[in-house]
Amino acid sequence: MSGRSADSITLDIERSIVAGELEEGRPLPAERALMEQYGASRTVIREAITALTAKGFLKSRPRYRPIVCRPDASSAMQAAGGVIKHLLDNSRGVHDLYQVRVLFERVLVRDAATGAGKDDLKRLKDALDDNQAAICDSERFYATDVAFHRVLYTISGNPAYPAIHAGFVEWLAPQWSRMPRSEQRNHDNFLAHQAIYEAILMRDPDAAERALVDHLEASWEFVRSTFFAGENE
Amino acid sequence: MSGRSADSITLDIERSIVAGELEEGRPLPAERALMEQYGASRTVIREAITALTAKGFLKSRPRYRPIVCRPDASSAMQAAGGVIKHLLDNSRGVHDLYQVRVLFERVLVRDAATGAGKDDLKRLKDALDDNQAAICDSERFYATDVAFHRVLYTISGNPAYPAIHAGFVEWLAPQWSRMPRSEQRNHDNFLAHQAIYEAILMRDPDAAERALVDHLEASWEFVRSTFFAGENE
DNA sequence: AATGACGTTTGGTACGACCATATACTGTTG
DNA sequence: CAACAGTATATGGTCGTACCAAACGTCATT
Repeated sequence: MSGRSADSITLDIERSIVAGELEEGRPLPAERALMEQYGASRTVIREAITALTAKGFLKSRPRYRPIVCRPDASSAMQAAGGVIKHLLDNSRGVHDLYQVRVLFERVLVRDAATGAGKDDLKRLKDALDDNQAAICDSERFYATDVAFHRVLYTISGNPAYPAIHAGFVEWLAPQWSRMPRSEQRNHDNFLAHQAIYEAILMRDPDAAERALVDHLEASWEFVRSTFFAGENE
Repeated sequence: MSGRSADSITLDIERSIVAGELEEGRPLPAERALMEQYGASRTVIREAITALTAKGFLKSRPRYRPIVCRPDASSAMQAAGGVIKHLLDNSRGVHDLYQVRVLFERVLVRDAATGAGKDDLKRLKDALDDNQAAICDSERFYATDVAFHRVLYTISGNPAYPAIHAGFVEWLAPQWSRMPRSEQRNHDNFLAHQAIYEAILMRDPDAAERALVDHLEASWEFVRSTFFAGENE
């Protein structure tokens, strides 16, 4: 009824991918094969492939066969990312997104404080130690900083959380990863991480949340004054 | 350099849309016009349009000109939704997503308890009253239920929050909106909402969070036993 | 067995054609 | 003059063919 046969093909290939008929990581059949399989012209097949690529069900390099991608939380974040990155061209958009991150981590540290297991605490401590060891190397410090926060996203075991973390990191990277760094600032950040860790260790969710919020708000203020100094808030 | 001229056209149109050169809500220029503008064949133009549609920058009904859509938090959620709905075919996926929602609302009620203004409280009270008034009408009750929770997402003023709420509602609807309802259950849910509201009114974040978690976990348990009774958790 | 030349497959692009429908235009009619 | 019906045109959807260049597979040579 609604005129686009490409849509139904898109849907069917999508279904095949989720159903596992098209194996993840394998290349899609050749366009000319698909056009025989679906009895459609190459135009339509290519249109379906384009749509699936944009939707994140295929990864296609220019001259190669598209690779089948099983959808997971990570690809969902990536699909959203195509739009989200356009919302981040001003401080307002960046701050809105950053607030979401802060919101998220506030619960994560609270839950860590109340429910983290011994192994979780150890992973957190390890990440903290790595962070401390990298204070004098700003590039490595950024990586260990991200890694420390990532541990918080892994404690619950919900596979969506690490994917969400990856999204935050990627989307906020234009500002955070390119921020001027100094050993002094690294050290301050390490102390903030330590305060969070210790509050978690003391099983004090309120203190942990407070330490986290202080840390993230200071970080935002630094980014704001660095990149968005002129904009009206 | 990498072989696809459709990609650069996609990017350029995307840029035109965010830059406002293509007005939101207006139809895209005709394909044959674009092919002259970009000096490309219709094949390429159509491929770009397909990609932009899948990315959420255009809304195209079958026989009409595509409508330009400025990206916002809502379209970002929608882009993610195309993938997310495939993750919700088992209780595991639904629960993972539901957990994210719970996480989100836990902070929202805490913040409401500590920082909600008089007008926020009034909107919350109005929603609660609507909810109570609809106890005997299960269909309306579901709507007022959703509306009550939505108020929580509007208090901070962050435009991303209502969009996220809309995403949760849409993605979880297959289970929640089709749950068997009764006046008894509606009443129980209303009492839960009332408890949340009162804790917020008393400026007690811990109580508000507890009331919310109790409410949402009971709701999940009911959904789980209704739709996923056989699955192993 | 490693290597390099060669033909084949395949994705990227273009052109032209046809259909069906939405839209704009036009002439008729009340 | 306005409402309407009929017609012409614009436009999206689909198809087929053709060509190019890069990737791939094959096979003979070393």
